[in-house]
Amino acid sequence: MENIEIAHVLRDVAVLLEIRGANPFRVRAYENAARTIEGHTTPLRKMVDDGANLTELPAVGKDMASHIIELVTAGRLSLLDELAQEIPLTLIELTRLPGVGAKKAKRLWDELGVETIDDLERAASQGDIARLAGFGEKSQQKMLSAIAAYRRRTGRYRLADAEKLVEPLVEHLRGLAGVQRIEVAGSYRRRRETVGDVDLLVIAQEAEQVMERFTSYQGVRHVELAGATKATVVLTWGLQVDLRLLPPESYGAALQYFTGSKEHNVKLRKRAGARGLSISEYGVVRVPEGSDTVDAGPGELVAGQDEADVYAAVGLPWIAPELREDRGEIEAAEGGDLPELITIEDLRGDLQMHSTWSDGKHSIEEMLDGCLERGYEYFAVTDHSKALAMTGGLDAARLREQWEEIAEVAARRQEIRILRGMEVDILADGSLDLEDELLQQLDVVLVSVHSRFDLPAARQTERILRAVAHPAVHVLAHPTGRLINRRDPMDFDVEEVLAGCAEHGVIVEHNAHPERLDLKDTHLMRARELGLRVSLGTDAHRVGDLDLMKYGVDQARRAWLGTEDVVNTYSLERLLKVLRKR
DNA sequence: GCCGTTTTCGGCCCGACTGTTTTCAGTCG
Repeated sequence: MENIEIAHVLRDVAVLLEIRGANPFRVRAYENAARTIEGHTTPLRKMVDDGANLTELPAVGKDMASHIIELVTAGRLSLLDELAQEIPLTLIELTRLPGVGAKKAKRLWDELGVETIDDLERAASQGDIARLAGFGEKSQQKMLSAIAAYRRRTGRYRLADAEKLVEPLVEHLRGLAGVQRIEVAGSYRRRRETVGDVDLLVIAQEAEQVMERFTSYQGVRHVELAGATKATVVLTWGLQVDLRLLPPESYGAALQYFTGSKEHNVKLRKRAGARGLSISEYGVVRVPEGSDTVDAGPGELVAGQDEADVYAAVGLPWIAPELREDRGEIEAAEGGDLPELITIEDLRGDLQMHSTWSDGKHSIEEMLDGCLERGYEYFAVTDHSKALAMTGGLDAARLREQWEEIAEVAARRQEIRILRGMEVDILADGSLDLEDELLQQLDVVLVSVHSRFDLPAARQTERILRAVAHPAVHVLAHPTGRLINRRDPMDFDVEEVLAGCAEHGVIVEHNAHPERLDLKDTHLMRARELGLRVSLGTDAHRVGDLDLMKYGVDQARRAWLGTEDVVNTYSLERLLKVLRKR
């Protein structure tokens, strides 16, 4: 069982305890433990195997430790089973609807017998919800639209979540002698923000052994099919993984084929057709003279072993998987205009992170050490402003105190430059949650929306436009406010806001946190077209989160961004010049 | 349920918004 699964179980327990009316701090203890575990890089199953002391992990005490051990060794948690005796597990899903928490879920169940989202939809359509004391017509309508939104996004997994399940599986297979190559294709390889199912491609000597090792993997919930060259298994949460064994001579063609996207491949095949060639997952074949169908049997094999050869066969350079969406990449490849994409090594700093001054878990100096380890030349401390009370957001007085600490740390640690920043809340009317006098003294001012996500589109647009027009603002952070698979983006005119940023020279953030990835790739592409600069920020709340940068880089690559587009690839000197220009 | 230390229990992120009320509970960030 992987860390992310353990965390998931503990979160389920938290919800059930809350429904049961448990002490709220007990509930939070489970949530806190889940957060720790999810962000922990060493697999807990390894720690358990090694007999490590789990209570040394933050938020993990005696009880959590024994829960973890039980989950790792038995694959289940008796506490969860007990709770499930009392409360239908499906209520957990109910609480994922915005506006429905534990209390309401319990009442809906107690008073209307609602156990599932389907039940709730039925009750709401019949008007049963509005009749309940404390509920009304509006609540009922909100629930219906929440259900509709929820339905729109099920079935896909956030890339980072899928990765946490798939990477250990790939490692498991790699451990087998005779496995020569193994690669994940599909949208996973294209680094899409979410993936449906996962395609594994393998070259190996002993087919049977590979299949056996795959289907008997500890994370497999059940085996869908297991043939000689193809097997399908289902992991936790229904994530489906297909494995294909391939002969070396067609590995490149298969990699190309299964990486997709479908649209990209269609265009590529059309191009092949025009050249008397045919591309399939087995290779590129010259169509025999006089043959009128494209798949008219065996022709001369022109390419197949390497992916680059497949592209070369149709007169193109290799195209990075992140670009393969038929968004102009084939045309660009033809004209020699493929962008030089940003890589993780290009980054020289991180422009959004939090410290213990607000809701971060590590001190400024600890974050500094983390940034040094990642080879950065600079980083911005961007704690929250006071409007975000729950995070301990800073008011003017505390911000000044923070500056003293920054100055003190900076004086001692001159190997890296600390930028004095803040993530300032955009208030409902578009004004900023910090006095101008202080804004002007910051090296980098991020602004972002954390409240009133539901304003009518026109007002929301106006609100954000007003904020980016403020002369002290440098960066519009996580512009749409979406949380992937959890909260839809705010309703506003993205195009107008991007235009506003362009007008005022405001940088747009691409928030690298895998739950946000905000702006999303297509909006990021648009930003680039408009000549906007982009800042990649992890929004780290602990040192380990600094590694989330790779997800930001993935999406930046999908948006065709290169180093010129991304300000935190610039030298410190150049970055400061850009920031001062505002 | 965890943490810290004050070795035995008290504190644990808090304020605003919403829809329903008519003074507030629930939810959210």
